[in-house]
Amino acid sequence: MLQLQTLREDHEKIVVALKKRNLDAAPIIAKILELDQQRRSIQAQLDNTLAESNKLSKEIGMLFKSGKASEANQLKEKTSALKETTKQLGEHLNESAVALQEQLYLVPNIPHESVPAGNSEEDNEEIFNAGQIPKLADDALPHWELAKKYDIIDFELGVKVTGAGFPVYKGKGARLQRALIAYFLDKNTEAGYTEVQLPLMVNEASGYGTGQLPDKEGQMYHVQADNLYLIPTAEVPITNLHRDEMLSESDFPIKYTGYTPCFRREAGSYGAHVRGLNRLHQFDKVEIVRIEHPNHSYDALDDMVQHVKKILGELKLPYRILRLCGGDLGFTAALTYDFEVFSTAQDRWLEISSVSNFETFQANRLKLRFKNSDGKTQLAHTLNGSALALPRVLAGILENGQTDKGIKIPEVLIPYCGFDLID
RNA sequence: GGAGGAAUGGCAGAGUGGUCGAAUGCGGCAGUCUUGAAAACUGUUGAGGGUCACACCUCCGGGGGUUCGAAUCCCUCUUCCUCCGCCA
Repeated sequence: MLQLQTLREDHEKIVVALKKRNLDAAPIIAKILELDQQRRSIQAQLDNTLAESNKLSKEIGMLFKSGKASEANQLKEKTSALKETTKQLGEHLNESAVALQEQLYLVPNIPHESVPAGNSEEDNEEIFNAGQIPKLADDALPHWELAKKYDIIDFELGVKVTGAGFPVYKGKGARLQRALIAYFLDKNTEAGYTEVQLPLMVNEASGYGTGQLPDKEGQMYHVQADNLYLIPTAEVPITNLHRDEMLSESDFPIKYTGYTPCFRREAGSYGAHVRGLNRLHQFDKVEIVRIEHPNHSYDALDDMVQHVKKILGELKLPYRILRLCGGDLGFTAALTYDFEVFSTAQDRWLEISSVSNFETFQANRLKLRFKNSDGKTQLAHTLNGSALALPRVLAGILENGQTDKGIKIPEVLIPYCGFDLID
């Protein structure tokens, strides 16, 4: 959520910047400023009324103390009219504030200046490409065929137990998945991220804090009886660890990593692009999250990108990095780098990590602030990234590692797996 | 599940109807002293709204109520603590 103050001061610049998202924000911002004006005017009236009744109350108190009860009782009558006014103004103020809040929730984050213009993923800017795409044999199989051939992932069993998009990992498939989780967590903690284990369900306030609510309500599984949501990413519980906090500058940087399953309804997805591990309702992910001083958040973002590069380099997977264009940028992000691994057998790129700076967009909702060196309260910056999302990494390993003899495991994973070949 | 107790500023912790946005301590910031630092001393220091700046308004876990007036009384919800029961 953008700050009202920023909208008041820079609305013209913001409208220009949001054009990158192919959004004409002028009407909604005009509406917001109008509602803001309205709210302030009601607030001023209410404040004046309250000031008057506060004054009268004090006088009444004094009169009672000095024994002038009849004068006090006279004044009391004057306050009853004020009470009615206060009540009405309070209701108006509330309606006005709610209307304003609703509009504010509709405005996405302002794209960073480096974000390229564009409509769709076609317009994302490739900023890095890690070399050669391996040449596979003509009879190379996509990962879902490999999974079946070696009996390491069973999609049909998942359908029986739960439904489509909930695979069952078996044998070396399960072990490889566990190995990847442990390997990622080790790499992240080596890089200074504190490991956390988290609740897999969050309350409404947390959903609003990181921006999943109200914008993406339909994408989360909702446990109605308790009004809780299954997390779509560890970003939600991790970032909310610091909701409603006042930090000091010396607390920065704050760095966490956490492994969690992630749950996504993915309503409306179907077809070849969601086959196998490409898109699931439940998948595993290791996330990194940082809370940073605004002056350092873009250095932190670069640092996260370098970190993910290092991991992918060790896994020896063919990948590239994209800077997302305005049209593809998520609602809450100011700048996002996507990492994609090449699925050789499918002949397409699969997103395996998304690293973003949210600047103050989440912090504003989270009330995540710090005292700066001038002693002033300021919003912190939040960032997060996948390091990494498991299923597509697994797909990449299976497809790119297939040989006549079986699937070769990347060397760095062998100590974690206890085997070097799936056959 | 039953019975009690509690929730106050960055933190700890007073405050049981009016001059309380709130004592005190710690922490933070500024200064004195010092070559520098520490210690000591002095001052300052909650958040949000509002204003050109003041004024002013709101906030003592959340919501509702009583009252001219609520941190303080009542109802309700949430969370935490103690005891009993149950249980991985």
